[in-house]
Amino acid sequence: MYFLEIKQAFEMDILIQHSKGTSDNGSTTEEKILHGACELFAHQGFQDTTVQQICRKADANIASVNYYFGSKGKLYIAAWTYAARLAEEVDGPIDESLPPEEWLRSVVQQRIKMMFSDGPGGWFPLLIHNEIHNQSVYFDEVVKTFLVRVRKQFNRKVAAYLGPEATPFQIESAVSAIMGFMPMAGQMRHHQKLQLDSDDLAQLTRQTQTYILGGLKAVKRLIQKEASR
Amino acid sequence: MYFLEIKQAFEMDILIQHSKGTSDNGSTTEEKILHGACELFAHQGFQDTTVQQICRKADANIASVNYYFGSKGKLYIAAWTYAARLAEEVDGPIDESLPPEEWLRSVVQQRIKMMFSDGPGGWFPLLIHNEIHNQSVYFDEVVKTFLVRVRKQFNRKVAAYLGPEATPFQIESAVSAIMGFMPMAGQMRHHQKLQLDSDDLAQLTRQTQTYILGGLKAVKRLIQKEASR
DNA sequence: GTCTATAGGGGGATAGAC
DNA sequence: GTCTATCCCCCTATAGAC
Repeated sequence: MYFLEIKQAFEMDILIQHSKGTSDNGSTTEEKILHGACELFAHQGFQDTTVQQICRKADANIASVNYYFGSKGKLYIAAWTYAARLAEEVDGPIDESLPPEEWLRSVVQQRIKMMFSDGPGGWFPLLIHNEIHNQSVYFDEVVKTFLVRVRKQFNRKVAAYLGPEATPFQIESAVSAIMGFMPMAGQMRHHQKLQLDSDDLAQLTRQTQTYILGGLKAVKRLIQKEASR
Repeated sequence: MYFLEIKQAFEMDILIQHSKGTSDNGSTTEEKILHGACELFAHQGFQDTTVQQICRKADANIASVNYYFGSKGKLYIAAWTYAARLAEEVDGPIDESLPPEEWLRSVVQQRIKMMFSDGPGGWFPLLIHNEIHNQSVYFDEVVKTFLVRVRKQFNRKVAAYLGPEATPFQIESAVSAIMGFMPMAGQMRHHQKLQLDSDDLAQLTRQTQTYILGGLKAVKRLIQKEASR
């Protein structure tokens, strides 16, 4: 039963998070700063995070950010790289050769898992979420380095699914609609104080997968109908 | 043909925007400040908008914001009320008695129209967009005053569509997924520099409607299947 | 009502002692 | 490497002249 598989994956994830321990702050001051900064940037974004907060969390002096990283901005970029590595540790890359539907299912499950994991594995999607909706001066750099590749993957998979009749604009629109589920998950995580257990997450995942694939299928029918006129 | 109807609605809208003229800044200093502030808050959010910018745009002195509105925060609240009124002028409230599918179609069309209109009619959804993704200290107040009602409307319509088997959590998840199209539209508006004409907007609207209703239908089937086990 | 000048706070960054 | 003290900039808000 597919639902049970998803649920078990979430339960497994909880175990892994605990065994790794979220207190893996690193030992040196530099590591502690990077780790703490990453968490703060992920939850508050670049602007709302101050150097003071970072140093307080890392038990370091106010001047150490500039000593080790040169500036708050360079630390921010370093945090992105760090978060991307952590996210890959929790959940490796998804098999590119999967057919579009399966690939989308996997991506949805992985992202929801990341989003709702309280651990460092969830920081990367949170960074993305914050940067997209509250652009810093590093937006272009960050998009080019970390996001373009993912977006292109989405485009390829959706294009393959929709068929050759779909125009680039239609593909773009569809991808945007699909990726809308990520802020959605972020919203549910942030504002609804409800604590979701692995059952809820499995259901949320299943429903989101169903919604996305159902929507996409309808769009495909629409495109084909219009093309055959 | 439904597609043509949508397209004509967009063309009409462009005419209306032009006839009203976006230079309706008001005459008194107070009105000019309110109008300019509203536009800036809509495009940049509360934090990133400074009193200096507002006064520059309104051709007013730096001290006049506090003279007329007491503080930047009170001006922000006033701007929300103002934007809500402007949005209603462009597009009156949607008929509550419509069946869920038609209601959702109308909402999608209206929101996309608002989002992509460069005029004051689009400021309200932009304010929402910014406040949700970059909360100010006025978040709770603004949500209570302007947003709770809309969210509840969505909940009712979606609950009616999904049927009595749907749990509150399932309804919430579905509504969140649906409302994800709004940030999506915001993204397309902001980052893709492409200028969309009324044809593009009509197509975007149609595709988004199809996507949402297709997704919702699939979710309904899923819920009914699970309930009948 | 409108203006200038300034207070008061907070942020990032750096010099220089240890 | 770590710390304190300080600089400089930008923000909001207000006092007081006109």
